[in-house]
Amino acid sequence: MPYLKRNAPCPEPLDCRILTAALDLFVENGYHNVSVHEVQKRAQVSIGSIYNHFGGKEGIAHALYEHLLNELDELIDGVVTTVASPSAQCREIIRQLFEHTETHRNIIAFLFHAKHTEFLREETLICDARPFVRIRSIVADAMEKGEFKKTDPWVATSAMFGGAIRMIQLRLDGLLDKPLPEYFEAVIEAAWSGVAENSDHQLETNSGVAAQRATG
Amino acid sequence: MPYLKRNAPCPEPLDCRILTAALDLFVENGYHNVSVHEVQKRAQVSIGSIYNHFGGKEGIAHALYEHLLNELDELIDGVVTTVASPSAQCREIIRQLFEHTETHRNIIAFLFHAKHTEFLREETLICDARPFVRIRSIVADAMEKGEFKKTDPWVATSAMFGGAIRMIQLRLDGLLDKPLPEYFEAVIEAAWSGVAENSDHQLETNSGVAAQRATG
DNA sequence: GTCTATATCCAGATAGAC
DNA sequence: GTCTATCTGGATATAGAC
Repeated sequence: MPYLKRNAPCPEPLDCRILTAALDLFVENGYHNVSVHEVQKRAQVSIGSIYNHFGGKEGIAHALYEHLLNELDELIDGVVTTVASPSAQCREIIRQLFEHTETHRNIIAFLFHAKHTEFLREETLICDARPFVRIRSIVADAMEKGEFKKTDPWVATSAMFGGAIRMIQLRLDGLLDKPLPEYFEAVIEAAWSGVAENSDHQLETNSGVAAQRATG
Repeated sequence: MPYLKRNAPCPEPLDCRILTAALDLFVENGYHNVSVHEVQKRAQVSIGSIYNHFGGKEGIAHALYEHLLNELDELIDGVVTTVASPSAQCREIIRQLFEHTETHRNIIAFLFHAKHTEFLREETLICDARPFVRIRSIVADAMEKGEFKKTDPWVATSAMFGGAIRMIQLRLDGLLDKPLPEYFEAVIEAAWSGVAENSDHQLETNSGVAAQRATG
């Protein structure tokens, strides 16, 4: 299964087949337009197995959602531990999201493009999920440290990430011809101007970023 | 029916009841979680009438989509004719969207929050719909006139509107306590810094805006 | 044009053999 | 644990009276 990272191999190959098939179908057709039978067919698994493993269609969606949120959380972990300054962390998170949009399209589409509340009613809103809370705290950190100018945290986070998320959606919708990384510098520059403490101060490309880019 | 503007009264009161009921239900529960019977019940209309008028559930969604896109287009018309400079037009569009998010919540939610391709398969992608194309052309205009710095049009549009759209979504999801207009100036300031030609140049509040605000 | 009652279909879920 | 065959509910859509 093409998860965000490869360091956590799928525990059960059968679960894995089911989840990958479901992810692809959900993204292609939308959750409600996919039947359990289609998942079963594409995953080459019997319908009984699906109910044994996940308890039904919603169970699949739930497992998928949990899993991918975890992966996203680990991505942020990686950035936070390898990059020092909060503002550079923001930059690196966007860079990796852009990259993943090209390499693991459906994962990003499922996380950023789907309306999860329409099929996971009691699930916490994705904006309240852990990765997104952490991103907000990184932005708050950047404001405290004087890297971002002090303003409403919601406004700052939206200013820093709103443009990038918009670009991701446009790319997923097929409106951008070039791969996202080619827009990266321009997107960062615009976002940065909106949040930086003094507009002359350039966003430093943290050395940790360069190191990770070389090894990754 | 609480359309964006009141100057175009609903032609058929019965159609109107059906569409309003459908809009509310679609936004509250999601298109796929709403049955025709529920619409029928809330609109106080028989099922037969719904099929006579709209030909079914998808017909309702289609009519709704067309209608609300038109209203949005008229909103942009209003801005373009009353506000002179493209950059001030951007500002005013965002201001009005923020306002409408408070006063006509479900309309904005349906337009900005729903995944229309999941139930209107052959409909053009919303980013390709007329209002959004026009917004991009306004941004392009601003770049030509030297109000915005020249960069990729997609990046510029995302930078200008991405943060605002993000804020709208956060508000719709109930994460912002205060009404959107209270965040307006901060949102505009951040977006503006990202796209403006020279960062010192302040976005002028066009006189046309003030006039319209007084009369509207 | 509008309504009620009904038909048809298909999705999600289960039962029970293996 | 895995499979096939089956059940059931509820949705869309229609038929036909008024």
